This record gives sequence, structure tokens and C-alpha cells, in this order.
Amino acid sequence: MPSVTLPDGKQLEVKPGTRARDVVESIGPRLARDAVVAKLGGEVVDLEAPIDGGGLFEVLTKDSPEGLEVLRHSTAHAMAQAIMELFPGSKLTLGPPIENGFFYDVEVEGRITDEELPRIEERMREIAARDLPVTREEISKGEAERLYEDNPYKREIIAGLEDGDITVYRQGEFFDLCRGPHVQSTGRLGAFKLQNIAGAYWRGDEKNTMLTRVYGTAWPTEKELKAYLRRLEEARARDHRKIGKDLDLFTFSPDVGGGIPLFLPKGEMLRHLMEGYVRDVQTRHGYDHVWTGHLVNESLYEKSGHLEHYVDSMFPPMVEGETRYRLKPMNCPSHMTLFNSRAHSYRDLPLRYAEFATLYRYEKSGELNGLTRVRSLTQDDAHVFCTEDQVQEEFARALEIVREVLDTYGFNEYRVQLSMRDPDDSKYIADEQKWARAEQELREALDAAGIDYDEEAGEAAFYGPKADFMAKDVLGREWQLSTIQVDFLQPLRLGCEYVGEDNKEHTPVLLHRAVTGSTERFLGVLIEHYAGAFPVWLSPVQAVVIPVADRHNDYAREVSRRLGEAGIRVEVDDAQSSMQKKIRENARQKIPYLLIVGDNEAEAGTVNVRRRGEKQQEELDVGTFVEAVLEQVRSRE
RNA sequence: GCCCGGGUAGCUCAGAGGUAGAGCAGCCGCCUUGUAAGCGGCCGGUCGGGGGUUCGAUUCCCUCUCCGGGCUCCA
Repeated sequence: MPSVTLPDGKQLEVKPGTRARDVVESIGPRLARDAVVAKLGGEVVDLEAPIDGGGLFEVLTKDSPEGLEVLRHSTAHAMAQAIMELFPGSKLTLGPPIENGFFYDVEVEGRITDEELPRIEERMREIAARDLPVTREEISKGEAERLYEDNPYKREIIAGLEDGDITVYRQGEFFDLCRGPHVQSTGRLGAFKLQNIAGAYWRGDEKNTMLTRVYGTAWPTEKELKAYLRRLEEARARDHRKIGKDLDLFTFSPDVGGGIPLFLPKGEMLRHLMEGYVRDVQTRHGYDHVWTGHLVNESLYEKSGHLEHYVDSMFPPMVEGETRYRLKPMNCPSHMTLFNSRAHSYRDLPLRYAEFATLYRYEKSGELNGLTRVRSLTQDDAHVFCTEDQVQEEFARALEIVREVLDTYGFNEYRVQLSMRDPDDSKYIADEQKWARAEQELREALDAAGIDYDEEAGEAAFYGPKADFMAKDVLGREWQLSTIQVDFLQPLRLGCEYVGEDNKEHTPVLLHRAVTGSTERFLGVLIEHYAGAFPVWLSPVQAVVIPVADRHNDYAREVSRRLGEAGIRVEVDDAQSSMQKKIRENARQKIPYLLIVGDNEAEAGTVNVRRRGEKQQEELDVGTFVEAVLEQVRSRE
């Protein structure tokens, strides 16, 4: 008799006709209640699937990643059913589970607006209450095509499937072409909520029809759903656009143009401190800083290949006679031109050019988003010209800078995505050998540094592979921040050369790297990461002196003068309002230190220190306080 | 660029086919304060722009613009 192996190693014999749920029930009734799907020999299957032996048998509950995914997928089906019932004649397309939830793209008969979401949600609950059995059915390609006679989207999907490999899931009147698996019945869904409506092109191609996408979230329990919604709420409260406004950091104005952030004094102070910090680290690691302006003759981008690959992302040219200028969208060609401005010996290498460069990229208007997607940005870009033998070492050096900087900002957790070329895609400059070598160099360098990475085909830059650093912020959200790229192709195109030990001319290898990416975007991420409460070294205003009454203004100014002379960014709040109100307002501005001074402090030459986020105060000698703050700034804690 | 939603005072928001509201901020005055909003007064708006329907539009319709949520791309 055939048998399956349970996770504890026990063998279980299965009679012909046994289904997964029978096996689960034989293990235990409690498990049977929690089971969503099963996994047989590594493949996730329905509980109704027949089991005729064949390897490891595992039970997946809503709490397992796969079980949760199934739950979300089934919730998407319930939503699709609700939409079909409420908007008859609509055409379903795709409805997959995604992180935290699901969506379904539908060509709706009529229109779904936000007001409709509660209605759809209610109908979904009704469908769940009906507890319709969910059944799987294998059908032939011909049957599938007939079933979807008037649905061109599903027919397109069917066309790409193998006959004999097509399944339909049914629940009540509703059916959907679907690979599955799914929960046993609509009564076994968890807690869900529909979130928003969006447009989405069929197959993500803007030449295709725009479909209506409805997003929802689904969780095993009401409690988990609530917790997730709370997390979303918290993320909203941290939105850098909101905090940027509240803390007077930056603004946007249609008078200047969309996607062009304007920095107020405090925002500019942050930029200044962030860039100064990276500049110091780079200088310590032997990078030299350069400056290459804002306009570049277009012909340079023709030579480098950027014009061909990125013309859509460049602002239109400015024409002067025969010459066409472009706002600089990237620095590599300018830095290579710097390299070419003089002859080089192998003794000059590696040569490391870094620049905080203002770049202009034409992002489509709908793409702009606060500081994270802008049209004018400042990249902390660097290009290292080196010999092939030096690639490993220079990569390691760049890596060290990245690690040091990310660590300082408290991004302790990150993963690396190694983006490789898709050999079949023509957008990549062809040179089999050089690509292979560049990809190998990157792998070896990451291995040598002991860093884990995932490889992703088709994500590389047109000139070479890249290692992108995806860092997690305090809310666990991932951001792509740093990048290191190996380029064997552009230096050749732009004729970069050095004379080697052999007295012959060689083409250097070019390493591109950015640590914070763009100052604007990184600042946006930092604002959300810190929720506006920047560490002391980075705070635009580090301390505010608050006099208890007007008669303490002179002493407050005296304290402020001493702090200012020590290099601390300090202000006196001498507005005509109560001390309590000043504390409230400055606390809301996330000032690290509020220094209350009244009769006692003026008498003793001290300040009463109220630390950000703490109610407990401490009275300190002014000199002691200054030293403590300076130490915090020095250590960037 | 495309789909959906929005734009009312500097900010957060209420309102409704018939003379536009609140709180905060700002300004003036009183108070002189001991750890998260002291009190009173005043100022403040082409209800995003343009067009249409109407006796009358900020409200209904069209259009443009800007903002937001998505789709797509990212050197």
C-alpha cells in the first residue's frame, strides 16, 4: 500500500481514494480545523486533493506563509465573486495574493468607486457566510475557451497554458480559471478588508486596456488584521511629506515645478550634515571630490550609450546653434571626461572621483512622490577607475563605506540583490565575455565579504551588473538605498585609457557606486525611519532654551551664546507664550533637548534638561551639558 | 502619460443651489508663568483656473491645472 511520510518521520499508509483532508483528520481534529492546504512532496495541494503516496506530507495552517498566501488568494476569489454579483457582465482577469493581501484586476461593467468598497466587502462577508464548498475541476483547453468565450483576457491566459494542465475553481455560481490551491470553503476565510481602487493596465503594458484593480488585505484573525491596519496608520503618521511640513524641512510649489523640492533652512541643514558626513567617510577612504556642473553636450551621451537607453528619462535638449545641451541626468560620462583630461599611468590607479551632483531626470508627472521620486536630485555618486586586479579591493572598499554609513543611520538589517543581465534582452550592450567577467567579479567580491545575496536576471544596468542594497527601516519596510556596479563597457566607449606596467595602453574598469543614492530620497527615508526625531548629530536644532519668565531671557541668551560657541545648534524661545506651551511646541518639533531656565538655574549657572521623549528632567551645569552633547555628536549615536 | 479620488483662510478640516464656518497659526492687548495648549480681541477666503446650466453656482455639468492612491520605468 502506498504511504506518505509525516514531518516527524512517521510513515502513514494511504488507501486508494484517500484525500489530503482524510490524512489531516487522522493526525488530529484540531489540526483538521486549522488546516488550509497541505503540502505533498513539496507541492502545495488542496485538502480535497487525492493522496496516493509520494513523499513528505505537511499540513499548512493559516499561520504558515504558504497557508496565508492561499487564504489571501481565496479571499481574492471571494471578492471577485462579490464584484461579479454586484456588477454583472464584468470580466475577470488576474487576482493574485500579494504581500499583506491581494488584488483583482477586473474590467468592470459600470464603475467601481471608493464608496462601493463597503458594499463589495459586505457581499464578501455574505459569501463567506454561505460557506460555499470550493471545488477544483480539470478541464480541457477547448472547454476553457468555451467557458471564457466573451472574456479575451482569460482566453489570452488560456492560450499560454498546456492542454491537460488547466483547472477551474468553483464556489457556488462563481468560477475562476485558477491554478489554486484554495481553502475548502468560503466559510474558511479569515479577516479581510478592502483598501483601495486603482487603475492597472492589462499585463502592465500602457498600450493595453486600463483595468480596475481593487486592493484588499487578509489575515487569519481579526486581531492580526487590526494590528496590520495599525501598522499602516503608523506608517501614515510617519509619512515624510507630513513630517517635512510639520518640521519646516521642505516644500513643493507648482510655481517652481512638480518634483522639484525646495528646502527650508532646517531641511537644508539636514542635507548639509548628511552630505558632510558621507564626504568625510569618502575622504577617509581615499576618494577625491569633483564637480561637473549641470549641463552636458548631448553628443557625450550619444557616445556613452545613455542617450539611446535613457532618452525618455532626460529633459528635452536646449539648443544653441549646432549644439544640443542636456540637463545632466547622470555623472558617469562627465567623470570619464575628467579622467580623460590627462594621461594616466597604472600608478595613478585606482582613481576615485566622488561628487554630490544635482541631476535632473524627467519622471512622468504621475510618478512624482514627495522626496522619494523627484525630478531634481542630488546623487552621492562616485566612480572608481581601476585595473582589473583592483576590482575586488575597490569593491570591498565601497562596501565598507556603504556598511559604515548604513550602520550609522541604524539600518542594521539589509540584503543585497545582485542584478544580472538577461542574455536575451537587447537593451544590454553585447559583449559576452565582459559581462560574464563583471558578473563573476561581483559574486566573488560579495562572497569574499561574506554577504548573502539574491540574483535577479534582467535587472542590470545596460552597461553592467549591479549590487543593490535593500535596507529595512524600523517599520520593517525595505528601501533600495546603496548600489555598487561594475562596468567594463563604458570606459571603452569613451576611450578611457591608462599605460600599464607593460608600457601598453589598457582600458580601466569602472566601478559606479552610490551610498545614500540621492540625498532627497535618503532624507525622505530617514524622516520616516526616525519619525522626524533625528539623532542629535543630525538634528537641525539640537537644543531650545526656554525661559520660565521674561526676566530669565537674558540668562537664556547667555546659555544660548555658550552653546552656540561650542558649536551646538541652539535657539532661544522668547515668544510671548507660557512656558508650558513652549515645551509642547518644541517637543512637537522633536527637538532633542529643551533647556528650561528660571531663577534656580540662573542662580546656579545650570540648565534644566528635558530630553526628547522623556518627562524626567535633570539639572546640569552648562559646561557639563555642552560636553555631553558634543560627545554625542562626535560619536553620532 | 493612463485609471480613480481630491483641491474651501498660512495649517487641519466642517459646510451647503440663496450674503462662507471652526480650531490652530499670525497680529494687538492683558497675564510673568516651573515642565505638553493662560485669557480676550482683531486680521485673514476670486471656495484651484476657465467655460456652461440657472433668476442666482463655492455647491450641478464640461474643461484645464495641481495634489493624492495605483499602473510602468529607473543610469
